[in-house]
Amino acid sequence: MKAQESKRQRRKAERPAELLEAALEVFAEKGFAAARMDEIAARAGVSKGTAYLYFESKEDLFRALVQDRMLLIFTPLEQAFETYEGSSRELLEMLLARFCIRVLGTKLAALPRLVIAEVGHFPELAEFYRRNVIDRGLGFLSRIIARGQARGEFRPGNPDHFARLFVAPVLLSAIWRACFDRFDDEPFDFAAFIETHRKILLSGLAPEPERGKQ
Amino acid sequence: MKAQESKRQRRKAERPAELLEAALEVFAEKGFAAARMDEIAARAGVSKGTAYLYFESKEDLFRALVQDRMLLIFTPLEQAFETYEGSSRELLEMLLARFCIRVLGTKLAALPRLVIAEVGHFPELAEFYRRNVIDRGLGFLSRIIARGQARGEFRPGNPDHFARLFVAPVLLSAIWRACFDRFDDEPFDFAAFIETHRKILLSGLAPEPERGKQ
Amino acid sequence: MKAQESKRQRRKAERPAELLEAALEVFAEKGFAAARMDEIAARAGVSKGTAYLYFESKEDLFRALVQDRMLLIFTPLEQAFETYEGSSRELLEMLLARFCIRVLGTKLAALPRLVIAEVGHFPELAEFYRRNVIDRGLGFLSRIIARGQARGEFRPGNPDHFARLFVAPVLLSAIWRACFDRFDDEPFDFAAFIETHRKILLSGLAPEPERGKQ
Amino acid sequence: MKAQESKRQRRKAERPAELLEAALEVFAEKGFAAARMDEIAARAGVSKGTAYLYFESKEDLFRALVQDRMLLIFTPLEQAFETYEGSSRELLEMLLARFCIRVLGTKLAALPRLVIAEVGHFPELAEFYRRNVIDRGLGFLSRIIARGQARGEFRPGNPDHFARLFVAPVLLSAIWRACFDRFDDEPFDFAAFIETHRKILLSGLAPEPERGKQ
DNA sequence: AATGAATGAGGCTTCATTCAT
DNA sequence: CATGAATGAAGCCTCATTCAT
Repeated sequence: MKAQESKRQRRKAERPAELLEAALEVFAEKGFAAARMDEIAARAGVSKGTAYLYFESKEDLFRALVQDRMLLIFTPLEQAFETYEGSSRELLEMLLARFCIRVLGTKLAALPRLVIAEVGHFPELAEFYRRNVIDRGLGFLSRIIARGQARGEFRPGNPDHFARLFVAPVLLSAIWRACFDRFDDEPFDFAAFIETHRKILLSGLAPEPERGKQ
Repeated sequence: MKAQESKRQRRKAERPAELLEAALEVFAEKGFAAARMDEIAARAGVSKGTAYLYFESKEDLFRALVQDRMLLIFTPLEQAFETYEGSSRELLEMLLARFCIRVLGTKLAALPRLVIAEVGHFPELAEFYRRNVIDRGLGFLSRIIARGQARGEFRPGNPDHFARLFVAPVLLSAIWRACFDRFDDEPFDFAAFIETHRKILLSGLAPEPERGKQ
Repeated sequence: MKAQESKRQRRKAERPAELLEAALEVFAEKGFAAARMDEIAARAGVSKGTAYLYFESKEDLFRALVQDRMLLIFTPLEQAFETYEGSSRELLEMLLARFCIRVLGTKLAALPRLVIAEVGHFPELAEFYRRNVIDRGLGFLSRIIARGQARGEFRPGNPDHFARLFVAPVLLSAIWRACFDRFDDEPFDFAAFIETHRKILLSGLAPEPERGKQ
Repeated sequence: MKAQESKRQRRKAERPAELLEAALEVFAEKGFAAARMDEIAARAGVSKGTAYLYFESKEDLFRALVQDRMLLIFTPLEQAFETYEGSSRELLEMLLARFCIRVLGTKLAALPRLVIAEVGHFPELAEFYRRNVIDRGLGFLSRIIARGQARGEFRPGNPDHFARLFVAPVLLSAIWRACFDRFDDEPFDFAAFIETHRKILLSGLAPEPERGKQ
């Protein structure tokens, strides 16, 4: 009987994560409004009613999903590079590599599109995303770039703009994966594209005397 | 009697455009599923039933909107530069300027987000967009870049990748405008950002001996 | 100008009949609820608005149609045989022949089905039909049969029942034509069927000593 | 717990039949187009949404109703007389009696009118009815009549025509009940009418030497 | 804790009817 | 007289949410 109970307990503990996982799938495929609770519950292997035991509403489920996954991405990134002491250029290169692995290669690539799509429907969520993800991420990158400028690694200019230039091709890739990859026989080669991005951007960011060394 | 008739006729002739304009507004604010025909019709100054005199369904209205606006953007661009004979670098600079004026400064900036948001619900629309907008646009840019490479203006590399790097910050800007600008007191300065983009990208694209002249 | 006016007048005078004709067609094909005023008007060669100049509503049009056509059938029949003096058997035979020509061979064959279909929707119309068409027709037939019984031409029995037996196969034929004929390559041979009906019924109605002489 | 579950299960098992019963009532009263799902559901004691758990659409409900009821009528009839060995005349008499009890006396009498009324709106349904009900029924009767002719019980003639003559007064009765009975204080005496029909038809069908023995 | 049958508000769409021209 | 653009009430259907079991 204990075994059964603990099995139940384990099930109970896993339910929210299983539902979030299923929700990510379905939201990614259908968008918020078109996603049906029936299908999310079914993919999580439970009945519709059960989903409501863990999340108050479809909106609640959506919010929980976004917050959960976004923290999942940022926290380790920030922590890992908090104490970094090498060159800023290499820091950016490592971040780019990380991004490709942690986001573009997974279902998470669907999240930006999802948030973008539902801004109108979830202003509070958009604000949360703006504050906790974008501002946080761009701020993080800006500090790295400012550090590089101070060290003479990068040309002068608005660090926030540079940060956005750094992010833009990654965003484009995520959107491409989520939206348009399906129409090609072989998927777009993100790694090669991001590698090109790395070369061009770092070349463009280099201070005048050092340009051309990529 | 002619004046009377023509007044009616004029209304009739203007209805579709008025409805498309209203649809762009509402779709941009709410997304497809959450947009209500009632509201679209109301903003166009007509009743719900009238909208159905001009468009068979909400889907039809959506399709017409995307097609109409996309043709509006691309056709003049392609025609204007068909016979261009100056430097490729200047061509890209002019395109960038055009983009900012014709897209970022208008409600059209909402369209990319709109399409991105509704891919799941309208696979056919996504494919239409992929073929007629993205492939067309990227192909256009790729040809310009290849031309520049042949003339020794740009460094070697995959023109399609370069084209995407060219577009990415513009896309990010459009999304920013549509999604996150609302949370700031003063709007993001797209012109300055795109100007930074221009400098960095063209610097990064330059062949080795010429780098550093932006 | 007179010519034009009189032409107009002629048009005006013909409009109601043209609309009734079109209405018969469309109602016959679609039933009442599914018939659209648009289509009726179009088949009459006028616009929807014009139809409302002549009939207050779709219901009104329907009522006018039924009354008009029913009177068209019965009045000449009753008048023609008011002064008849021959045998009752021959009278029935002539009626049968008339029915086939005036009803089964024309679009009028659709009317019974039409009325039957819309009883629930138009109780008053059903009552009108009951009193003015059915009771009138069955009464007419009953009087003929009673006359025949008095003359020793027919066996005794409830004349109303005999009248209904007389009508039933005609009704069945009209319904068949309106509903099921479309599924056969060659149409059902009503003439032969009604001829069989004539033989069997008159044989069955004959008084005992005379049976078997058909 | 079993008792509880079985109670629910029993409800669920009974729902379709309850809905079909309610649908028969409402369709019979209003016709297809004018019947509202709200009312059908209400008469079945459930909400509109619940009806859609069991039937995909109003059309589906209508189809299910017709199929269900028609099978209910025909199957036992055919089976009961599969192994019959008595006289064909008695067989027809028994069929007539059955018809009156199983159809004319019940709500089923509304079905023929229903189908007739909706042919235009449901061509596929009409074809289904034509093949599975009419052809089946007339074929059944034709075989009986041909058997009687082979045994010398009936006069020669097209068995299909005879079958239709057999059915016509029954159809008339069903239509009468569904449409016009409501306007009389006391209902039409179907039993007497069908009894008259029996006498007259069998008398008319008899071969010459035997006529007059009804 | 889990289920899934039931609900009913909400939105798209149709079409009889009106009325300005 | 005639038109046809415009209306808006009405009805089918969906699906998030509830609750008895």
